[in-house]
Amino acid sequence: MGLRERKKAETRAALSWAAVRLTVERGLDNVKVEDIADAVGVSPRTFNNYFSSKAEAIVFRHLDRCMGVAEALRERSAEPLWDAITHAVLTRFGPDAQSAAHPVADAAQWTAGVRVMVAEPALRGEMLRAGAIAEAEIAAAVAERTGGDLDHDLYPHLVASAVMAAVNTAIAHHLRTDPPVPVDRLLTDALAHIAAGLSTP
Amino acid sequence: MGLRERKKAETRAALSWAAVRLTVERGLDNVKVEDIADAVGVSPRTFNNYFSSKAEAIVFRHLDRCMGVAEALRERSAEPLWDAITHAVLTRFGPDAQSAAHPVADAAQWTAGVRVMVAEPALRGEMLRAGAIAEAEIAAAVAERTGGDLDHDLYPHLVASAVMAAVNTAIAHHLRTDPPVPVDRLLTDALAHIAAGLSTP
DNA sequence: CGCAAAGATGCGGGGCGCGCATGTTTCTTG
DNA sequence: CAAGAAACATGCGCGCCCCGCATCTTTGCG
Repeated sequence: MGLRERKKAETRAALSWAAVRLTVERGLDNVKVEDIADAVGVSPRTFNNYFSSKAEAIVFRHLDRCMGVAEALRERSAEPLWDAITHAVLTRFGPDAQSAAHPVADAAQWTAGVRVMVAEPALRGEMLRAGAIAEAEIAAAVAERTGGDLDHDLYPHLVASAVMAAVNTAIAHHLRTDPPVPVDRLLTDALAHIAAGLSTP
Repeated sequence: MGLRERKKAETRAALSWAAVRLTVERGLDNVKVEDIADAVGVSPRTFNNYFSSKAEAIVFRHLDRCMGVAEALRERSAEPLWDAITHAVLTRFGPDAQSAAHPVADAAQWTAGVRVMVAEPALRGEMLRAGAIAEAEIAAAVAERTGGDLDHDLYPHLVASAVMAAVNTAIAHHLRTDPPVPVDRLLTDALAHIAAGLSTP
């Protein structure tokens, strides 16, 4: 990767992070595109060269992690399918992967802000869309394993969307509970239920 | 329901239908809010009294059907859970439920337009959000049956999101295939797989 | 009938997303 | 290494969208 692409990736990540931070701190509609651009030191016009909307910028990190699941899945072609899926999800959504990058001062206040943020209607839609985009990749990765055909078989798509459903549900439950239930346990449980069948509670 | 509420529901339905029809015919960004309002005979400002965005208007019918699944589920408390779920989904997303209301002249051209419409990024997010809203209702309906607790149990939420995942996947596959596979068969298959477990393709 | 509540409309403003033209930095090639 | 090509950053301006507010009209009720 040349200098060009690296700088671009850095700017994109910086914009996304600034968008998230400001939104968590002030709330979505108290953050203007201009604010995000200023925080990174770029022109407002440039912001829209990287992201086609505020929501897309905020959700970028989530999209990245979802795509990472597909990537991790391809790297684990030796294990049985659902072991690989569980492991892939945990590496990207596990507790350590979350706060690795940017530490925050007041953890409680941060979580409260995150709760407000993910409740925002516009962002919910965008988050789900990010999951749907990654779903296509995951379905492709599953099809590679099982030898299925993406155009004719339902199974790969069904697995992908069920996995994302489990992830979304686990995260939602994690954010809903207070004190929070460990997210890795929720993810493992949810995926196990999906794999084994939901007919038996 | 008084005259007032009926008229309001009619206007809302008319706005939503006009939004869908125009979008299918011309494409999303060739339809202005003014066009939709004009088609119904209402002021543009009034449009935004009913829907807070163009996307929300277009997706309204989808939201309605998704909520209907929860409703149908509550009415079938006698059957086993997954029989009731399958039946509830089929009554709302089955082939007859689709074209019942507004007949269309050129079916092929219509389907082509629908394919373009559902590919629209902004609408995909809004559609998924509608499913997520209904998910809460479905989870509540499931919890009523199984005696689960929405705040502490993962199971009702997991069932709800897995059901919506199955529905979305089935519809997506229905729109992807040409000639189209019957949607009721896809729905039944997808739900059966979810209920029985995905570990065994 | 007459009044209170709810809805419809007009107006205006703050943003937002993007096309276009222009200047600037990075990559490639002779 | 110089110079052109390609990619990127920025400024400007437009059209549209969504909403708050004030006003007018319709509906429901006693």
